[in-house]
Amino acid sequence: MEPQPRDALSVPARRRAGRPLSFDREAALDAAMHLFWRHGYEATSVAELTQAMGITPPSLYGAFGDKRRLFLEAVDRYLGGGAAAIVQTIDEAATGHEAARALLTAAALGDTGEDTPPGCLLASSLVSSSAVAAEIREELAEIRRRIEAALRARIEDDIQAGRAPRHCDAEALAGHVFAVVQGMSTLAKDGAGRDKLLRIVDQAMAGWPRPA
Amino acid sequence: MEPQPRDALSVPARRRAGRPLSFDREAALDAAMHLFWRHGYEATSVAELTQAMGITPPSLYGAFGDKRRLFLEAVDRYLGGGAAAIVQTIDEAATGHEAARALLTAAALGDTGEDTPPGCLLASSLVSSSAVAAEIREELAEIRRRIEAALRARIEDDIQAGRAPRHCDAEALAGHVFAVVQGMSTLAKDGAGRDKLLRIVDQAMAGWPRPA
DNA sequence: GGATAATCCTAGTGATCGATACGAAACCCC
DNA sequence: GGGGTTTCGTATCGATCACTAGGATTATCC
Repeated sequence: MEPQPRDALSVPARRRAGRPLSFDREAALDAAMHLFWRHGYEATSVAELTQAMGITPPSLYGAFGDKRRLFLEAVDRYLGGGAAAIVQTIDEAATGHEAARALLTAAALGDTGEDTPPGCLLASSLVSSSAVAAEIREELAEIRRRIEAALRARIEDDIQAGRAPRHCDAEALAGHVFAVVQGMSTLAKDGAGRDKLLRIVDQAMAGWPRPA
Repeated sequence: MEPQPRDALSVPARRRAGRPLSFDREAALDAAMHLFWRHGYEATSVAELTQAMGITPPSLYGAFGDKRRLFLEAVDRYLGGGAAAIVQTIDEAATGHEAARALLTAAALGDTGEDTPPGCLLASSLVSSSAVAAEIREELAEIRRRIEAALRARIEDDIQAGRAPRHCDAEALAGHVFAVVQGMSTLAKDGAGRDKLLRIVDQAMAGWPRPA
C-alpha cells in the first residue's frame, strides 16, 4: 500500500512524529516579514526577530534554517508567492500598458499602507550590502530582473500586436517603470504619502507611447 | 595687531601646533567615500575603512570624529559640496525642464562610472536602517527632500512663466524625476549599464508637459 | 508503555561591532 | 632646547553579532 500523499488540501494533514511546533509558523513568519520590511535584511538582528516572533533562537533556526532562509521566505510571502506570483499578474494583464500601470499602482499602494511599514520590502530591504550578504542581495536582484523581464516581454507583445508604435524601446519602457517602482519605495520611506505617489504614477505613465 | 585670518586661499596656511597628520586627509576621505558608495553606511565597518584609508582607528576618530561624521563628510564630498552644490546647479539651469533632464542624465552617468561603484551614494547607501542609524538616514532624507524641493520650485517657475501648462502638477513632476533618480541607482547595482539608463532618462522625460 | 523523533529552553560559543586608554613620537612656539 | 600640543601605534574595551551544544520535554508509532 502506498503512503498517503502529502496534500495541503487534504484536511487531516497527517502530523509528523515528535513534539509539535508550539507557535504559529505563519504568524511568526509574518512578524519577521514586517521587521525585515521596516529595517531591511542586515539591520534586523536575530535577537529582534526572535523577540518579535515570540520564540527563542533555537526555535527560529529549527523552523526556518537560518537568517538568510527566513528572509527569503519572508520575501516570498511578501510577494504573495515569490516572483512567480507577480509574473503571473503581469502575464494576465490585458496589455503591457495595463501591466505597467497595475504594477506602479500596486507599488504606490503597497508603499503607503496604514498598517505596514513604508516602502517596498523587495525594493528597499537589501540595496547596499556587506560582502557576506552580497549573495542574498543578488538573489533579490534576480527576482527584480525576472519581474522586469516579464514586463518587457508584454511590452514587446504590444509592439508586435500594433498596440504600441514599432520604434519604441521596450527595455527602456520596462526599465523606467521599474526605476519608478524602486524610487517610490525610497520616497515613501522619506515621508511621501499615498496621494503623492499615485500622482507620480500618473506622471510616469504620461510618457507611454500611443499606438500610431 | 590682529591675527592673520585663516583663509584657505592664502598660501602658507599657518600650521597648528603639534604633530602633523601623517596621511593625506583628502585621499583618506576619498577612500572612505568609495567604500560607503559600494557597501553603504551600515555594511561598511570601521575596520574596512581604516584598512582602505591606510590609517589606524585612533587616527580615523581623531581626524573625522566618528563613523557617522566621516560618512556625512563623504556624502558632502560625493555631492561636490553638499546639497547646496546640487541645488545651485538646479537653480542655474535655464528652466525646470532643463534642470530635470540634467539631474537625470548626471545620475545615469554617475551610476555607471567605470572607476566608481555602481549606483548613487546618496540614493543607495542608507535606504533601510537599524534603529540606531535612523537619525543618519533622516539626514540623508533631508538632503534628498531639499534637492527635490529645489527642482519643484523651478518647475513652478516654468508654470508661472508659461513654459509649462497651468494644470500640471509640479510636485508630481519633481517627485517622478526623483523616483527615477533613486530607482536608476538600484538598477545600476542590479547590473544595468549606462546605455540602458540613458534610454530610461529619455523615457522618463517623454511625459514632460509641453507648453500649451 | 517503550522506542523514536521533533521541539523546547538555558546558556553560552567565537567573531566582530564601534570606539578608546595609554604612552611614545613629532611638530610649533618662545 | 624646553614646554605645550597634537597625532602616532599598540592593545583592547564592553556590547552585540549570528548561531548552537546539551539535556529536558512532548508528541507519534508500534
